Parts: sequence; structure tokens; C-alpha cells
Amino acid sequence: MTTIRDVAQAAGVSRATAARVLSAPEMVAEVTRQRVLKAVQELGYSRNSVAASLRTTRTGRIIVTVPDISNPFFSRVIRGVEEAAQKAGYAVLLGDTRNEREREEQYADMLNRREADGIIFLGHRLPTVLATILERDGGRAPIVNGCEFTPSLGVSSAHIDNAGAGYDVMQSLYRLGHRDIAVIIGPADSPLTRDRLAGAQKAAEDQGLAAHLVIENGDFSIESGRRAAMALFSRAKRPTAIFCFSDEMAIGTLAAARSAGISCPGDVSVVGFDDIQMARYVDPPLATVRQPMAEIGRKTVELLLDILSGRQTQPVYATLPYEIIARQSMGPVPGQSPIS
Amino acid sequence: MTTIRDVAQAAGVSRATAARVLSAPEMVAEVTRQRVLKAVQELGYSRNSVAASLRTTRTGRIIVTVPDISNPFFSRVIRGVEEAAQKAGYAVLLGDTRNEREREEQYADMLNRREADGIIFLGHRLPTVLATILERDGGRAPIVNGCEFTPSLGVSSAHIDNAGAGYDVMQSLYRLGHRDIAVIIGPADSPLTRDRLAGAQKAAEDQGLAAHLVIENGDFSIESGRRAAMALFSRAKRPTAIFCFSDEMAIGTLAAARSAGISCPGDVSVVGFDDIQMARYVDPPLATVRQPMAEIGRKTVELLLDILSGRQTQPVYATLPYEIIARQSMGPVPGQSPIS
DNA sequence: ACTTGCAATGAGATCGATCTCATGATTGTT
DNA sequence: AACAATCATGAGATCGATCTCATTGCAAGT
Repeated sequence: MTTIRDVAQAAGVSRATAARVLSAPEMVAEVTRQRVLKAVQELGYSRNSVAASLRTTRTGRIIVTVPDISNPFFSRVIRGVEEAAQKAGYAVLLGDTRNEREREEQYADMLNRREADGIIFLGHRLPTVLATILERDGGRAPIVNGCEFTPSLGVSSAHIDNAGAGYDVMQSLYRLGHRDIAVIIGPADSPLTRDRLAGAQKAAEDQGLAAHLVIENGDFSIESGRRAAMALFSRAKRPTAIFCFSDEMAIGTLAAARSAGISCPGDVSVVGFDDIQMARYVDPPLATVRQPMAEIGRKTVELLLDILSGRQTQPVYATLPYEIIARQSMGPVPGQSPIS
Repeated sequence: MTTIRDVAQAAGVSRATAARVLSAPEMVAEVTRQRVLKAVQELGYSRNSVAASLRTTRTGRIIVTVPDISNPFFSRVIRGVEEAAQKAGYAVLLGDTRNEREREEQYADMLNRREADGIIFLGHRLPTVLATILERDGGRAPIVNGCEFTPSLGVSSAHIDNAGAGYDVMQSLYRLGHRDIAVIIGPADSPLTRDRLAGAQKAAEDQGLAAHLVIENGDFSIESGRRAAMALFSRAKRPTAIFCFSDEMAIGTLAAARSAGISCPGDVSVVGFDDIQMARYVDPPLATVRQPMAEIGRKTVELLLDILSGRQTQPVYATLPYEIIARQSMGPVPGQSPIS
């Protein structure tokens, strides 16, 4: 391959000057610059980014780890990340962790090996490798958390007000007359799950209906939603509304209802979370909470760039807006007859 | 940060020996090795991958470009890629090209800058940057194509027999008595679309029904499927079966049917393509063609590793198996009464 | 005419790990 | 006991771009 040396030689200048033409062209006289650019052209030269990185200690890369890339919610967030990163001249190193701690650690360790300038993690566990860095550098550590929010970590993050969203959905359901509501939650150790649940419970308490709130476990996947819903449908007192902490689980719930001969929204209302693209196309169209997925992705990048540039040395917690999207899967409580 | 120099000093050995402990431990005597490992531990040393890459000319990274990462089909393929790459000690640099040539070129150029050891592109356009490399290195160029297959490119690839799948779906529909079939295709310039269409047309010809085959354009998205289906439903002679080149378009088609008061499979059969996870959960469950998504991803990595290791110097075209999945959205032709 | 200052350029050091080659230590062979 | 073969280690070069610092040349200011 051709190196800067070849270019310099062909253009009759020193390596320093040739390099300057590419990284700081304003420092080089017009004629010289043209001569060098011509040599670059003719030789088909491309800068070796590895050598440049070694010298500058900048890689122009950021790592993004995600619990499950085939989850449509995350893939939208990633898209936002990718877009913002690209715009800022950064490439994205993608890590699918499958929710495995081991893999999270592996990717995080790439930061230590200087494979990237910073890391955005979309899960909720802070890899120990990062904890060490954080301890050392505090708010200057190039680490950002997305979607989840754990204030105690001291890591900048972009997320929505999950507790607020959980509260609002329950309120909507109560307003429609529902009393027996079930929630299908996500992994119990994630703050996001806890926050939404806390919001939902608060709403139930405010209505004096805390004892009526039923909780089922899920893991955000369609199948887990289907299973959880099946369990709910076989209860003596079937809930009249089910609030799922992901659209995929809500879609699983709709499938379960269909197979159990339960109509939605006739017999049961279903509300999802995220507003993935599919949500409006299922039958019935799914009521949900819209998260600004791409925006969350973009924001995490912005936060990271602020740290990398030294503009920001303290953690920043960005709370982005959510929106309740009412669609046909959510309706008034059934059998609102005086007898009940 | 600590360098190999610090480690060497702490362990009382030369840099060479310290480095060997990490990259070729069998060359170092047991006692020495332990001493060095202890120093590594105590200093919390991590090898600087940038420096290592410069010397070895290996980055341990592969680039993967994808037309749309939020498409569930691609995100599954990527998952396969990521898994296989990780297992082989490679990291994945993800590029979402949004079907824009400009972005495809940008990512491809990273290969020239030595940001990665190889590239897997999942679209159908060969970036000019890569064409240049291919011209120079032929089958030794670390370039692999996935999902799509264009034999003229001379690039190794992993894909299914799209023409065969197109043919088989049509056959299934003809066997169910359908005569008026419509296909909603993908981008017309993609070989994948052309192959599936060619297969479908061949089947129609074999039945002497080529003139009955209606073609609508789509771009694989839900919305494009919905729109195309709307157009089909407003035709004088409405097709009794619609074969969509992606599950997402099929889901759009189901939504269109619902809103037009057309029942599936009662009035119209719908077949998708890919067998994304959602397919079995929609109403009615979607008949489709299952592609081994993760396997395609893994295979592309395998092909690339074969090139990188020098085991393979000629393009290899890997055709993976597909499977027709019959589900309720596909049924016998309606109104098969003697009057018709 | 003489200094001052600035712009343009080059020489050489540098980033950190690894590779080559040479040397010393050890074991085995006849 | 002498020599070869093997093993373990170190010195120094190297990968390619960039940075620092010095030097040259030229124009402006006095």
C-alpha cells in the first residue's frame, strides 16, 4: 500500500507537509497543497487510520452495546445512534450482549484496549470494567447509558420518565372504568421495569386499588408476553386490562387473547410500550406509549461527544418526552352493567 | 495509561518478553510468565490494540453494512454475523446505509483506511471502492455479500435460492386453486427481487397463467405493503392471493385487507417472505418462506474468515436452504362454486 | 538597511506493541 | 569432554502518521 511517505516523495515535500495537507490544509501554501493532492490522487492514497490513531490517541469509534439487537425498539435506538455518530465523524462498533454479563464485560473491555473513544450501553448493568474507569475519571469517563436510568451510577444517560409513563397509562385505564388491571413487566432487575412498575403502583394506590393490581413477569419478548397473558386469562378473576411493558409483549398478549377466544378491546384492553412501527398495523391497532427511539439514540451520542470534547465533566441526565398513543386495543371496561 | 514497557520494568524483563507472554505465552518460561502476569495484574495493564494493529496489520474488526437495521430480517442476520464474529475474536463495525449509495461508499472506504480487516455487505450494490479492490485482488479481496447474490460480481456470498422460493410459493398457491395472483415485489434493482420474481413468473408460465400475474411495487416496508395492497384491492379483478416479498409488506397487506373489509384467508390469501418472529403472531398467522437468517449471517462470516486466513482465494457461493411455512393466511381459493 | 514577525516547511522524535535476529543458557549426543 | 541443538531472552528496528521544534524566506515596520 501507499503511505504518506510515497505521497511526500511524489510531491517533492516532506512527510510532515504531506500529512498537513490532509489534516490541517490551511497551514500549507496553495501551490504545495495542490501538488500534494495531485500525488494523493495519482497514487490512490488513503490514510492509514491505525497509524493515525496511535499517534493521536483518537480512534473515531464508539462502542454501542445492546441487550438484543433483533428487538425492534433497540434497533431504532441504534439507528439514531448510528446517524448521529456518523454525522460527527464517528463509526459505531456494535455489541449484541444478549443480556449476558460476560459479553457486556467483553465489549466494555474494548474501551480499555483503546479500540474506541467511548461507549454507550443500552442495558442497565454497568460492567465492572466501566465501573473502574468511572471511579478513576468520574464524569469525564466517556461512558453513557441509554434507555435506562440509574442515578446512583453517576453516568450520563438519555431516557424517558418511565415512572411518569407508567402512572399515565394506568390513569388512562382507570378513567375508562377499569378496576382489575394486570401489568406484564420486564426483567425485574432493570430500573426501567422498576420505574414503570412504581408509577403503575402509585396510580393504583391513588385509586385505592393497589390490591387489585396483578403483576406478571416477562422479558420483553413476544413469546413471554403470550405466556404471561395466558396465565392471566386462566385466573379466576380475569383482568379487564393488561398493560405490557413492551409492544412485543402486547402483541403476544393479543395473540393469546385470540387463541383463548377473548376479544380485544371487547373483553380486555391491551396497552403496550414503545410504539414500534408494527404497533399500528396489528389487529386491533395497539395503544401504547411512544418513546422517541431515534432521539434517545441521538441524545446519547450528543452526551458522549460532550464528554469527549471536554465540554462536560459532570453526569447529565436527559429526560426525553413520551406520549400516550390511544389506539383501538384500549377501550372502556366491558360489562359496565349496574349488576356488577 | 500503563504500557508494555511498564509491565516489563515491573517484572524485570524486556518489552519483548512481556509482549510474548500476552501473544505467544508458550514461548516464555513458566516462572518468567508468572512474573509478567503478576505485573500485568498489579498494574491493570490492557494491551493497546491500536499499537498492536499497526505492527501486525490486523485490526480484528469486520465491517457489516446493512440497508436498514430496523428491518427485523436484517437485524436477525446481523445477530448471526455478530455471534460468529465474536466467536472468532472479531468485533463488528456496523454501518446502516439506508440504501444510500453515498453511505455505502463511506463505509466501504473504511476498508481502505485499514479500519477493518474485511467487509460484509448485505445490500446488492457493490460500492465502487470495493470494486477497485476486487479488481486488484480478485477472490482474495476480503469482501463478502450476504442475502443478495449477483454472480457477475465475483464476490463470495451466502443466500438462499430466491428463484426457487418464488417458484415454490406460486406452486403452493396454484395448488390451492388460485388463478389470479399478485406479487408485491421489493426494489426492482435488487437481484433478490428479480430472482424471486423470475421464479414466480416461471411458475405462472408453467401454469399458462402468465397473463394473470399482477405485479405491484414495494420497498419491503409495512407501509409500502399496505399501499400496494390497497391498489390491488381497488382493481376490477381483485387477486385471490397476494405474495409479498417480505413479511413486513405482508403485514401491511393484512392491515389493508382489514380496513377494506376483505377477509384473510376467506377472500384473499397472503404469503410473506422471511419468517420474521412476528409472522406467527399476527392475525391470521402468516404463511411465509423461512430464511435461515442467523445462518446466513454466520455463513458470511465464515466465508470472510476463509478469505482472511488465505484458505480461500476464489469466490464461493453458498446457497442455504429455505422452507415454505404454511400458516392460516394461506387457504384455498374462495368461491370455488360451479357458477364461477 | 536592519530588525521583527509571520508563514511555510522540514528533521526527527514519538505513539506502543511486535518482529527479527543475535546471544547466552541449557540440555542432549557421541 | 566437546560439540550441536534447543530454548529463553533481549536489543533494536519497525509499522505509518503526526507532533514539536527549528529553520528558512519574505514582507512589513522603523
